[in-house]
Amino acid sequence: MAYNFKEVEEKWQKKWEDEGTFNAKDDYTLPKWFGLIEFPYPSGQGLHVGHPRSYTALDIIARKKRMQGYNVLYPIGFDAFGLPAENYAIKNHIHPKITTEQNVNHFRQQLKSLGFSFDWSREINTTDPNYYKWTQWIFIQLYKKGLAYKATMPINFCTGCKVGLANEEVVNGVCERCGSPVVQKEKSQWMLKITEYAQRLIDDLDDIDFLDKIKAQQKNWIGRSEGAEVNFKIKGTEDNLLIYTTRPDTIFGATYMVVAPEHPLIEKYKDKIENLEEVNKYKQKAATKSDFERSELNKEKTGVEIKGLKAINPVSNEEIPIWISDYVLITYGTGAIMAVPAHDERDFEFAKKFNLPIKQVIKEDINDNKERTSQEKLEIEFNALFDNPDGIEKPYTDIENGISINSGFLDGLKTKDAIKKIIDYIEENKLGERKVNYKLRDWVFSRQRYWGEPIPMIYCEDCGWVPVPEEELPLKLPDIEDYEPGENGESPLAKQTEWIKTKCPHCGKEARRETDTMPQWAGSSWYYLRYMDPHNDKEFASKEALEYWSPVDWYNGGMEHTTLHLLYSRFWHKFLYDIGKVPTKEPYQKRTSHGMILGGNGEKMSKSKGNVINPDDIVKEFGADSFRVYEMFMGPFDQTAPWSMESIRGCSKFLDRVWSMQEILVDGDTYSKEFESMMHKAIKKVTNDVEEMKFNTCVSTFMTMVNEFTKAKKINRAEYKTFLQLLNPFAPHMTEEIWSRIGEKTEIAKTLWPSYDETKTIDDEIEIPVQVNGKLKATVKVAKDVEQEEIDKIVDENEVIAKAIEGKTVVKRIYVKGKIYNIVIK
RNA sequence: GCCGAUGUGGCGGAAUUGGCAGACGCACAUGACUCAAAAUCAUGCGGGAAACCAUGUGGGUUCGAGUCCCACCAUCGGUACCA
Repeated sequence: MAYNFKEVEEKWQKKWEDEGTFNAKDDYTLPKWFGLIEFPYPSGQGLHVGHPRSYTALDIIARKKRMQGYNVLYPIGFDAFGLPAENYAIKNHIHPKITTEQNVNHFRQQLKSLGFSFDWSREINTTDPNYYKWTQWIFIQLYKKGLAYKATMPINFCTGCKVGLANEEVVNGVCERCGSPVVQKEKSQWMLKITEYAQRLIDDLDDIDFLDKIKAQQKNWIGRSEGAEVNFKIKGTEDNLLIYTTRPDTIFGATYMVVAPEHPLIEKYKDKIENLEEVNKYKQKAATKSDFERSELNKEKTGVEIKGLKAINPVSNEEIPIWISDYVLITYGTGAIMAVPAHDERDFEFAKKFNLPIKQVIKEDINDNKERTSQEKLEIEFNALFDNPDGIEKPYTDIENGISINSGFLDGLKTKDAIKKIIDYIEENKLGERKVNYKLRDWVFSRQRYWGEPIPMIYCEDCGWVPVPEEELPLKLPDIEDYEPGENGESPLAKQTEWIKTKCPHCGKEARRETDTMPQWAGSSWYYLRYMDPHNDKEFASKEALEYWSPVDWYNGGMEHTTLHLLYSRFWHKFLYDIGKVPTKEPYQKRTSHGMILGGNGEKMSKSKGNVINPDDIVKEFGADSFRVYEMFMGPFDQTAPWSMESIRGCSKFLDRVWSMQEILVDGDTYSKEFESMMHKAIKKVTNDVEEMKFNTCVSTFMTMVNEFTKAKKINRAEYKTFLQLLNPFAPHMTEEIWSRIGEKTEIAKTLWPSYDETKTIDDEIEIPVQVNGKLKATVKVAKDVEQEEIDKIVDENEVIAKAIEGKTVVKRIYVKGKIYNIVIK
């Protein structure tokens, strides 16, 4: 009676589908649990073995939650707008709608073959007009609140995709998607003001349960820094040069200023600049460089002094030169800095190269609490004696242990206090103000592409930009045949003259439609909300559904989406919260991440390396259950793991042994004495480990149990039933089949999750390791609640121990109840 | 450089969070079954003859350290003239 996985898996999958076994209930009185995985982009390659790692993990949790009595929402959909479909269309002249549909069908069939307990009745697709109607609607709300605006600005332009990219999509100066170089290009783009939410995106992380590394990465990306903006007078004018610094305490050490090449100062004072030609030449050179070239490999500092212009240090009144250099970025802060070479590495490098003065204004505090050897103290004293900044070998940048010197009224203050005092001084004297800056940039939201949501905006010569009236949504993407980007990187839609022509909703005059489309991140920024009420045609979801299902209880996905999708959707959600459309501040209560699956050779799977594993092949050869169990067993869920064909065979073998246990089944309504504590321990372990995503140890627990039962050549009914219930979320098909074969009427998925009794997880008789001076010498068997006196006697009777302590003095005996016994001898 | 991980047998990895290091699986070896092979089952499997030695390296704390502390090294991921 060998196990026929093909037959069994098809049988149960059909039943689940016909009966909608896993559909969420609309009963809002039940306790709910909303588990979410990142919906896939339906690529032509089909499902990758990486997808099921995440899907199986949450499927296991979802199945367990159902058995624990929750009303579970575990939905699926397709994020189907995007470049690959469009590029394929350009090449093969097949409409992306067609390929997308084919791919979705393929994906759906693949996902079903893996037995995921998705609620298929709620399947969504971002390219469905009934879906993107609401994506467009959200955009219009953003526009109405001033959070969407059109701006002409240098954008990242991918030379391959011929499309503008968000900062997040540029990796090492090349396009994240196609690898082509990215250049700067001036283009009028729709922008979303994510920067307005920067602080809240940081602060609210405190209230949610994201992995620490995800929080850290988001905070890094947002890049908050505290400091001050300070005005430096430009000599001989009424004008000021406004700079941003995080170290205003070093202001007495500012020996020169630097402005970015694009800084307006140069244009404004071109008449005063003595070496304008030289300066302009430098500007031009900087302009032709891409961001990548500018930051490439810590290149040498370059720059030119702006002769004829001088700045006045507002606290010391010293006159200092102004330089132009591309190490200062126009996009951050004010595009200008005060340079303090003694206490900033970049300024130091620049000053060294151009022989600019270096003035030390911070020294290391040797009276702090830091432990130092006398040698180190001497060195510090010695260095201090030589107050010879030119001899400084490297700038002192430590913010914790510094003390101000040569800084007038700041002298003697610790860096932190000095910062406070100088900012107060700056503000009192109206020289500038406290200022927080973020690295986060606004989100470039326009794509000059076809296969995306049309941006629902109309341009009228008289009224400017006007949104498409909401009752006209969805603004459908027209069917076209020519997907090639237009002239100058215009959207293919720019060629659809009929579609473009429209009337201004405001004044009725002839007007034209926006031809750019939204980025792929748009549809995925709110999709979890649609799952709550996917067929609603009045709202994106009803208030009741939102109240009941929000927030997503557990969201699992890849680390690569931490600074893109995850940040964008938190931003949209917060906006929807602000306009009263969603009930929670945050979309996702908990976020975890899965590790990547590598090829058998330990390298990233890729076609060119020929190490790609196709899930279909695995399912065909071993079945979905083996595939699922293996993916959970292969290693810690959050870490990368190489694929191994040998190991999956081992998992398949394990399942065969589970199947074979039917042959050693004996009667019994309660656990046998022999296995009682093992059963309770196992229930406890699996119940807890699933919650902590330690799936690999769950599987090894199952294997150990099978070993025990097989060795005993028997398993009673009560034990088998519990075992099958625990295993069910991992191997749903086989466990259902055995369940019905042993005569159970209700499906296992509809049974109650087993419970355990804490007192029964402890054995009556335990083995205590006995150490001498911390080294293991023997083990003794004792009753679980044995007292010290008693165990002392038992240990003394042990021959090995007696030999080990023979002739030595026993200093101490340590017994940690139930754990260990240690004798300290001299 | 900065931020975040990780480092344990031939391999993937366990270790109740300070208490028997190597669970479980793979690979391998031997045996049973078989004419034979595969499958299956059984046994063994860090090093060392042993005392002992072993969790990236070197120190430390502790009765006791893979786990805690200090200083390094290596690998991976993120990020980078962000003032």
